[in-house]
Amino acid sequence: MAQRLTIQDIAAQAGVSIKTVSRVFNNAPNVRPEKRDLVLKVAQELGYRPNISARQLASNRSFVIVHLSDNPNTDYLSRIYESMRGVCMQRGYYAVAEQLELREDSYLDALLDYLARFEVDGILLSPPISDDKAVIAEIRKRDIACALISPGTQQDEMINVYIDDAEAGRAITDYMIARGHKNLAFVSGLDTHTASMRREAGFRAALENHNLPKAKGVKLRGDFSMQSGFEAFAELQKTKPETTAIFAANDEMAIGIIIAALQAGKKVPEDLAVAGFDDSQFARAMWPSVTSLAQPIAEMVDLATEKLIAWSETGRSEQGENLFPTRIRIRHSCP
Amino acid sequence: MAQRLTIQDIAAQAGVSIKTVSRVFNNAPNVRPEKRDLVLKVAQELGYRPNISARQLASNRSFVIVHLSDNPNTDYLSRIYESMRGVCMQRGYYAVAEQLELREDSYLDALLDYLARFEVDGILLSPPISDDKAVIAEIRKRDIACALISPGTQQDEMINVYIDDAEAGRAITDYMIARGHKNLAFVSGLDTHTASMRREAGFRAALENHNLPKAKGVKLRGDFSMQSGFEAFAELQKTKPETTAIFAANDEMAIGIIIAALQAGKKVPEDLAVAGFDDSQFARAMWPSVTSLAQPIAEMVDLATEKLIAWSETGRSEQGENLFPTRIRIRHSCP
DNA sequence: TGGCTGTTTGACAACGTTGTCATATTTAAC
DNA sequence: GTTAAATATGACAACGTTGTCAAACAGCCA
Repeated sequence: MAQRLTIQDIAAQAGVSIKTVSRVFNNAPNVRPEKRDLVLKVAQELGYRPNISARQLASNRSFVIVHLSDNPNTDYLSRIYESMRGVCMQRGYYAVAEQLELREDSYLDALLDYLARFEVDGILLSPPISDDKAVIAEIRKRDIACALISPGTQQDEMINVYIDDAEAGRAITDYMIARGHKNLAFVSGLDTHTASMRREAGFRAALENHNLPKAKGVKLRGDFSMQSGFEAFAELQKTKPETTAIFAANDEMAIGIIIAALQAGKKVPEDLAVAGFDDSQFARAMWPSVTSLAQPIAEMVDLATEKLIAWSETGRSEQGENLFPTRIRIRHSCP
Repeated sequence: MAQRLTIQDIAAQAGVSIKTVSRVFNNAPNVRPEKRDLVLKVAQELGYRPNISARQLASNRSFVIVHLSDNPNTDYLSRIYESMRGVCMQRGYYAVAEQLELREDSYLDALLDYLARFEVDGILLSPPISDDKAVIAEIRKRDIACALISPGTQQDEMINVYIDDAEAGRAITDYMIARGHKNLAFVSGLDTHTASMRREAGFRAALENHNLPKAKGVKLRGDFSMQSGFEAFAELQKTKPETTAIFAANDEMAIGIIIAALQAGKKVPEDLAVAGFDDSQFARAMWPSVTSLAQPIAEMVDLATEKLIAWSETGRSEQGENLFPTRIRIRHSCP
């Protein structure tokens, strides 16, 4: 195998100084186009790759983007990490995933310790951390590039990518109503997740739009777990057995509801239609498969990561419209 | 915030040369204990952290451990990554996860490209990659530290961590037989996963031990997916409706079987007992929760990562007995 | 033409470690 | 005690980039 090539080799071969080669690889201004092309051509031919460690050391950058999460949903997290990794790989950045346990008192100390020990060029926050004031404040204080996925309140001068949860909730409820359902229920998630509240607002808005009295739309408290889906179904059987359609704030609860219904001898969707949120692997694999609202996570994270890298390289955050469209995936649980 | 400390500062403060400080931080031999302690104390007080980039550059190491996977099971992968990350964090290594799609023809090129572009100090392979001859050959050729999780055949001079799948399969089948079941079925996974075959061997061994005729133990082909669990149940209803207990090679299929049984109006476990393998989140969350075989993934990966790092630092792989014990988690689906 | 911009280029010193190798110091052996 | 061997220590040059700053060049105007 060939000896590792250095910038020297390329400079010599192209007949320019190493500094010029460096400029080309950093997209720095003030390089004559012919030279830029020549350098690129030579580098391509020889198969040169800049040495990350040397760049880190000399430029005092880390080329690390970290995804900070506190969410038990491995399906969701994997999809985020996967997208982030793709962009990072292409751009020559390291993609790292870290867990921050918000429920522990010391979570802020853990963050401070992490930031003291590791250098990072950009941070991606997913819910519920994307709503944590203290975490955001610390990041802002250090002036680190930061992107928020589905934050409850958008942060100025940070990158925000999100969907319209209220609109999505409205759309899926609309769909159920259009399918003839009149007695509906909404199962919420944890109230630390503002998205769940928005979905509920959409649910209520849909009821109003169709002139259904409030009593026709009942809300049950869940916590995003399958277990809370079981419980929600049980409670509903007691308090509102006439309900024919349930919209759960995530797929896991929707699946819990479906399983509980099957256990109780109900047919899904004939006796009870169920819709979830997230379009998770399991929702697709279930039987009946679960009608669910899909957010374009890959696109959201791709954009967030691109902007994060751009920000860390140019030193300035680029604002823009980062609202993403959602789609209802119609499946067997609510056809 | 304090200026970043360098090895210089510590050396000056402790009254030794920078080289001595370097030795201390690399656990190098030939440092007098008093000096070592002094340096450590000073470093501790001042809060010194070695600069990773500089170490990488000077020592030509990357401090990166990569987990290569090709497995759709995000629960399993997350658990592996989580453990690996913990050890890496503690040891000052980067934990990176990469996906290699074995079903694509170009997977080997993708690996070569990756290894050419990124420097890694150690590689962790999980099934089914831990059985891929070509991948293993390339890694061996480059003399990179490598650990295999549950390989079909153990590799000399590599780190192998594994459980006894046959024994585990035997144990869980034994348990079912002890609970009075006489008509049993085994649902296999993909035959690219040798572990599935071993579990089946254990299943058969248990039948023999209890003098149950072969006809009492039927095998069905699955592919680890929930869908194949549905299908297995349907087939079983047609061909062997007298079956009262099923052992599936993973939890996802077990869950598929349970859901299909519920749909068909059967009671689990009264009419049909089901056991899975992996002790996944979903198996625990299901209702009925799924009896499953738990492998100590965290311990396995912790050890593998520790040995990987030790290997990359000392230059030599440390052999040893890396067989881990399993446990049956008894839950509602097969009490 | 000369002078005054602005753009392009390169020499050289960082960056914070580790590797090499020569030198000092201790220990062990007689 | 002496001497040889083993152990500890440090000076200094890497490692492969980027930052700084000065020099060379090009374009423009009078």
